[in-house]
Amino acid sequence: MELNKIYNMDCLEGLKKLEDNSIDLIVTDPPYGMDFQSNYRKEKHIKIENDKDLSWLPTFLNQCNRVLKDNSHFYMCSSFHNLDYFMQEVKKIFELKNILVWVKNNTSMGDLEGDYAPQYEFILFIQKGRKKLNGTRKSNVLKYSRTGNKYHPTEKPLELIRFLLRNSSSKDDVVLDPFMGSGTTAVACKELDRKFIGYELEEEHFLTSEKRLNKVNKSLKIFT
Amino acid sequence: MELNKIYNMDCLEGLKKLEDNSIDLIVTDPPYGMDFQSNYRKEKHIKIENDKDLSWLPTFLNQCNRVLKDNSHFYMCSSFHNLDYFMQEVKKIFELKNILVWVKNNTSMGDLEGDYAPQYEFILFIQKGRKKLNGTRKSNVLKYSRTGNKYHPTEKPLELIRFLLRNSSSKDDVVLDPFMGSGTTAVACKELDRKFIGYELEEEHFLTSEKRLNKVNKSLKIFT
DNA sequence: ACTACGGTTGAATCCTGAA
DNA sequence: GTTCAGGATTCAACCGTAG
Repeated sequence: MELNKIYNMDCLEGLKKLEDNSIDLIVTDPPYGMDFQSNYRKEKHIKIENDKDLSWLPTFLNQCNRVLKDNSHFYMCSSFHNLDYFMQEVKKIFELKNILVWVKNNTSMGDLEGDYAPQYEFILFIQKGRKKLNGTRKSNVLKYSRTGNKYHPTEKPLELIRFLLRNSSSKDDVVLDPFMGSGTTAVACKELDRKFIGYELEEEHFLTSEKRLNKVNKSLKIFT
Repeated sequence: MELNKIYNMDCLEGLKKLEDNSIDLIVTDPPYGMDFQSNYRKEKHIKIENDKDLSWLPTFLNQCNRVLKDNSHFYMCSSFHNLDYFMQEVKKIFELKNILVWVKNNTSMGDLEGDYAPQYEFILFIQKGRKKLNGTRKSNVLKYSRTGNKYHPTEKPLELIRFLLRNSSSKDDVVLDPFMGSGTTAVACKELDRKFIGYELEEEHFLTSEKRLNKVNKSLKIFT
């Protein structure tokens, strides 16, 4: 498949078409299996279909393992709700090296009287073989504001994705994001001169990602 | 069993002697199942026996459920290493309401080149029935510095334990800590006028906890 | 029993208009 | 153009009630 392109298709189909040991790094933000749709922005975004279903996960992880090169990293976001299942399936195939905590600037809604307010998300830091991190040692607690434009209901900050790319890849490396969403990973790759490939099933988000990528073309790529 | 006392015994033995529905809140820091001992700690503290063994967990949780009153909270610390197992066993019996992240002021050791530096620990926030938290809404990210005095290798800050006690218990409530360690939970209870009961198998830690409790006697209990 | 829907905290950040 | 104050907005939910 062609590099530096996002395909409007299911990632399980797309993964099949990639060659063994062809990917340097995976960074992805899959559906968390929560059946989520926030009430106040109901009109803004389409609902994620079948989000409660996590049956895709084992097949997905096996494909990720196949396409990843030896001695590489793999970042996968998760909330705490199904973290136990995510961890167990990952541990069957990979080494679960760490769980990073992305601390947001503000809290979410939820149970207002009987629970603590959600202010973080997890990022599973997964290793195939053995690879060192670039640069100096960093904490596993990452603070990034949920700032900027809202292309996608669960969009991650560009700065956070750039941080992960810098730590675990080099110039011209091939980065895969099977759940591309609004294309944040692709944009960050373009900014940092990484090659990328990715899939997004929803046409609305797929079209958004193409628009965002075109904007990077025109910019100065100040982050290289 | 007598209240406001720590017993030098195995907690599985101790739990059996407690009556059904007699405890208002459980706050505890069990062995994480990592079989870890740093060189620094090796000189100062005894090794915890059978730390890799987590077979005690299901029985432990069943006993906790039995002794807890309806509509009560239960906090249990965990690292990420066996978090999946902790979560799954908890979910079989209780509602796993949230996972709190205790962010420390500094990072720990570990893999210096191939991993992010550990800077947090998890606290499973568990509910039996339905109970509201005291006071206004708080984040699930808790920032507390590690304590100055080191009575125990995995000692939690007094301030952190007081925070949990204030949120989930009231004056004269009975608080259980089955893994009392150096007695931090007992000390916090005494300061905040909660009743406590707890167990600690290691005689060295048990004796430390008695000394710490006597010191609180003499102090002014400024935190009530 | 189930489903659908309305209502809601508090704090960081963003926006807007005035000084 | 710049700063600042104050109002508006936003947030990978979950409870309770109505139907």
